[in-house]
Amino acid sequence: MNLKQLAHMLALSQTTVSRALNGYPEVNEETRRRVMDAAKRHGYRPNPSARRLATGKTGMIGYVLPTGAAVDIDPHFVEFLSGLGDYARSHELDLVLSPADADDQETTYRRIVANRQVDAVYISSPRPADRRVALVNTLGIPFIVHGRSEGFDFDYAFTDIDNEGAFHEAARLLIQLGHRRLALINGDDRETFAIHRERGVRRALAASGLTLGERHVCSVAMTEENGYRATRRLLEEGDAPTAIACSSLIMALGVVRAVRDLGLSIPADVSLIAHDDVFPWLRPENFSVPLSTTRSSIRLAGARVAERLAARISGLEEGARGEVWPVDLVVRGSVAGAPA
Amino acid sequence: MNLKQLAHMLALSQTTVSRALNGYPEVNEETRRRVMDAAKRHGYRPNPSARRLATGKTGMIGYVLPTGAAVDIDPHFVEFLSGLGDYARSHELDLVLSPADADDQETTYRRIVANRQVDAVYISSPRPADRRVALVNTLGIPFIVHGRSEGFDFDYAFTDIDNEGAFHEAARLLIQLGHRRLALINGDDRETFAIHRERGVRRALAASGLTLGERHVCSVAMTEENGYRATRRLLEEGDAPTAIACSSLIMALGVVRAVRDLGLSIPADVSLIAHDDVFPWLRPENFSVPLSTTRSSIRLAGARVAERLAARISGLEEGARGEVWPVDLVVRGSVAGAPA
DNA sequence: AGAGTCTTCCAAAGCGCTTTGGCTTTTTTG
DNA sequence: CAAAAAAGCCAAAGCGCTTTGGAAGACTCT
Repeated sequence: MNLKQLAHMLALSQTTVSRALNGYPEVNEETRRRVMDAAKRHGYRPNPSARRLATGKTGMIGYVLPTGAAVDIDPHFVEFLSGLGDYARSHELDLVLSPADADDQETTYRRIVANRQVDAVYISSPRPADRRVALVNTLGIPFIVHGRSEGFDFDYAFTDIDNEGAFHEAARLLIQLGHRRLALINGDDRETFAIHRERGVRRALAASGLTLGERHVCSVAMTEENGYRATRRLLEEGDAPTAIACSSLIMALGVVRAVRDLGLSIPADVSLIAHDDVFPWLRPENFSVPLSTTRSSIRLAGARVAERLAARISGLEEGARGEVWPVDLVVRGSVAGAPA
Repeated sequence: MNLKQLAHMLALSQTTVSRALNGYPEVNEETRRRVMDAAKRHGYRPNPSARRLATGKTGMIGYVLPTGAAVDIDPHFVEFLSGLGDYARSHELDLVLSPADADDQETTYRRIVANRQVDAVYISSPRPADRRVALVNTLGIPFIVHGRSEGFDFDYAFTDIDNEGAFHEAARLLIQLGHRRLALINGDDRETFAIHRERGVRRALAASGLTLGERHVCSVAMTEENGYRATRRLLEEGDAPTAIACSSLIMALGVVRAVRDLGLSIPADVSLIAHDDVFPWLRPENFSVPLSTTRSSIRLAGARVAERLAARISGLEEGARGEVWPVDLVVRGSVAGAPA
């Protein structure tokens, strides 16, 4: 059932039917009702390909998915997706994932924009001066960055959490508890979030005249194993830290295991605070010692990004507004005063 | 730059240019070369909307993403996606995720098929007599099921792992080690994979004249917390099992924690085997006691599903061939003879 | 009543591609 | 060498929708 048939069936022109369906004013209310009615009764659904060809709108938002045999998609992604999907559903938006070589995402961005495959895109895990952001900005497609880039001569729209503030608070708490040697087990420090977190820790330390030892900060892929290794290294060397801030709950699993393997305990020997993106399947309160966390739901962020993308597509949101969400510091059993 | 312009520029008809580009035989090789050349030089890229309108082909594969505030996307999904995306990239396929109310995915499948939004779809986490499979089968779009459904009067194409065999082997090993009371901490038993796993365990037990106690099997969402709770319950009641088979590494984290909380140890008091989908961020050999697993890379499955979808789209694969992959049983420290 | 204004609808022209059905040339064949 | 076949190209008809530019009729106003 296409427009033509429907129009013929109603003894109306395609024009009128199309307008009636799309809510244009120049059509009699009575007629509109008839059209709407017939459309519903016959299950008419406009062909999106045709509509797209005519209007250029696709009803889809795009994401370039870095892939490759050695590339692991972040497990956070799925939570983000939950939120994004949940919002997108309510607005009849689909999400198209365009796989790309992790080292050359620009080509794919170019393609999906040139092809008009999507109405908007989002970018995640940005780095400082991220080329994707610069590219997409010049390409002129609506976009939102989840996270922040830095060092551009233009502004852009983003939704980020206050990573620096969160880790500043976390470190400040540890310092107040008497800790003097902190360590940071961070994610990939080429990404902005990790840089911000490190900055937060350093700022807190500096405020008390302390510093983050060179060997007390490490930047690794956020796996359990890396958390373990980093912790072993930190605690087995001289000058071992008495408190650790850790960028993910998954790494924290490794931290806990390492501490235990060394015959130490949390929080008696080592205090631990980790960042919690709020996974349904792994909760900080369920760690053997309930974990103190900086908490921010990545799922909510997904929903928010979708909301803003939808708003931009329909022209309701404009400009380069960035928003930074505060992060909760949730104190649980894994922190205590520094050992004597 | 569109076809018309390109054709005009080459002093050829659109027909010829289109044919030259799409590899049709009725065009002079010399001409083809000229066309190809000019197309590349001017960066001509056919407009996918137009092509789609004309051919009906979209170059996209579809997946209906169950969403909802209370719906958690399985963390396995992201690994599957890694594999799928990796293959899709090499074949210039995009993946479109259509979010749907988790309780009504059929409507969305109908939509994406009716709209010709995708060339093929895949279905994951199927249940017995899964309505999505039945629907998609009648809709006539190429599809692959990741996992298996059951109880249809038609055959369909699927890629699944031998869940029953895997858990049969696991249980058999435990029995050979002298265990008599096994427990199974399973995933959602409305899904086929869970049913098959339970069947595997029961079959192994039956072969030795044993049974799976009613209270020794539980079916829960695969979270750490649920693994913990299930284990507490199992071990605190009378008739506690001496060995546990567990459907996921994430739940196994909870199992380990529960065992430790109860002052017991693995494998001295409880043997444990879990299923490992091969996450890069959580590896069984890194558990405090290295975990015995039934192992099958879900990422490989994703790549395989993509491969088969691509083959079906281009007509290279037909028929309802199902394939079942064997599963490795990897024995590590978490199993031992039954306690006396 | 005639001129101007709305209201309501329509025919037709795209959007950019593929594909059908021919129409010339050139090559092969008996 | 004429007839048949093959090769190479093209004009034009879709695909199904939106949108432009009217046009007919109903209504208002002087």
